Amino acid sequence: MVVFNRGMSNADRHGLIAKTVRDSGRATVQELAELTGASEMTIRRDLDTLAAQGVLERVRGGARTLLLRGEEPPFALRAHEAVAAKQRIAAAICALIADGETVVLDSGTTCLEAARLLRERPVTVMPLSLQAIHLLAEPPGPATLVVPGGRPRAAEGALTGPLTLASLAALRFDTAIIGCCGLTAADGLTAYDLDDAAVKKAAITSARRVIAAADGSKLGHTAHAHVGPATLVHTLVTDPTAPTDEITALEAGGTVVRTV
Amino acid sequence: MVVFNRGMSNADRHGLIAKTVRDSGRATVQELAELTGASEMTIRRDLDTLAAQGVLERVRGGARTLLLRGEEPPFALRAHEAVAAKQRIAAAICALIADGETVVLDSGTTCLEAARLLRERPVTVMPLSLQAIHLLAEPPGPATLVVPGGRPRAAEGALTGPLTLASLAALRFDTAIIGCCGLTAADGLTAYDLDDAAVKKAAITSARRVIAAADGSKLGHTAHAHVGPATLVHTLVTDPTAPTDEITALEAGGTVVRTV
DNA sequence: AGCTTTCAAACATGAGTAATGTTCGTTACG
DNA sequence: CGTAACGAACATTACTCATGTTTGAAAGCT
Repeated sequence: MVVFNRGMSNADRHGLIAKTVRDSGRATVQELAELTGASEMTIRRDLDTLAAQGVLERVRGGARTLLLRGEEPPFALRAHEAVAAKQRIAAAICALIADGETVVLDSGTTCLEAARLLRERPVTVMPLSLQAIHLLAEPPGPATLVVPGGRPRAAEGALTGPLTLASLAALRFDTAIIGCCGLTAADGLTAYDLDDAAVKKAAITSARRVIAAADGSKLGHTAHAHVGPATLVHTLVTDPTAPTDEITALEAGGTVVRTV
Repeated sequence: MVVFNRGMSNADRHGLIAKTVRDSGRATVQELAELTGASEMTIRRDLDTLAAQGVLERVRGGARTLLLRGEEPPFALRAHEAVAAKQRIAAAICALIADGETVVLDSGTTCLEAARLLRERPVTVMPLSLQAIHLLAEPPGPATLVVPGGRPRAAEGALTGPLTLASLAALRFDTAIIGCCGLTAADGLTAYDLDDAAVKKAAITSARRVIAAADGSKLGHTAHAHVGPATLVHTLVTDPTAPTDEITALEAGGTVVRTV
């Protein structure tokens, strides 16, 4: 039998399933099989995978959403969304980093892309997530890796806790690259998680220069945990979907905004 | 054309090449091609790979050993040697760990096997190598991971330096699992690297109980950097190839020796 | 209990990927 | 200047991964 490629990759289907479940609250295996064109068995395997990642909850006959409130979407999903925009932002950030600098790199998907690029540069990097540590660890590239202590949080592998704060306090960096969960001129820099916010705050304190990475959806959005005022951010790199009034307000506060 | 499987995997061939080069000091591409049954081009690619791992040195027409003195063999090789013995030792060590314990896990191949087993246990583990961190990071197993700070050393990913020492000094553990480079009753516990030795020393200081993992080749052997006297080791787990006189001497010093 | 739906293990298939071999032009060494 | 070694490009093979199908077991409903 000839099985033609239906133009939907593994990741595409996972994203579609997750979106469907998130939007309607729940979905049956049959519905999802019909929607994606895949067999029910494949849908079941997908649901098991997504459930293991904490994207949704498996129930008999289908799946249910776990995101009853407007919480942070799971890492496994964000990692595949707006990849091109994240890569552009990451590239613009790395262009701002000079050879030989010492850099502290925040957790998050955009910062992970930055890690990929920094690996090829003669810089010293201390990443605040396990994912970025893995990325920077293997090849004998020119970059020097410094590992902070800490306890990894969730699938993202964001390092938090006293050990992380102590590692940051013991060092000074030329630049901190901070990933945002929310950023407004009024409410400042915010994160979803209290521990994360404390780490971001410490990273900013340990660095002479602060570069924030935030795609357009983060601008004008405020999360729960407060990190600090927007004026802490020296340079913001964002994309063209960012609301212009927010950009204007941030620039009025002294932040340099680069749109890529 | 039918190409029959010659029963030699990629890793097998690499191991054979490395052994040949190590034993005779050098080898030509032709010799190695004839020995392994692979083409010269494949041998060249292998030699490039092994040279990149620091296993040997590439010279025109073949390769030369780098191990002119009795230095530590490269990690990439040790990882594939005596795997069964290491696994038995690791299993015996894990059997000594109770549920709920906090454990600091040294770098090295045997400890990496222990990490694989500890992942499935409800314990808190702080591994001192990137490899073990990777291993313990991905699955949402029952084990809790704590990451120490530090700078990774070589391919092994052993964490060393002030951040590592500070992380160890800030915490206390029930058990330290220490991998040996050398252990004798007379010279005590020794390591190949000075920084490594300092980390081992700190790990031992931070733990109530010290378990040493050492296959038979390490017993009676002394490396350059001194970690501490053999009496620091409460329990030694080794294999039947260990020299009996050394075991007797260690037991006389108060160390409990388990042979598996 | 009996029926239906859902599930998961086992096997088969097909596509994409990594490994290997061959050829040929280039480079290094004597 | 000649010979051996090298490495890039391509062809082929082996392997791995995702998917589909089948089948028997388990879970839920009446």
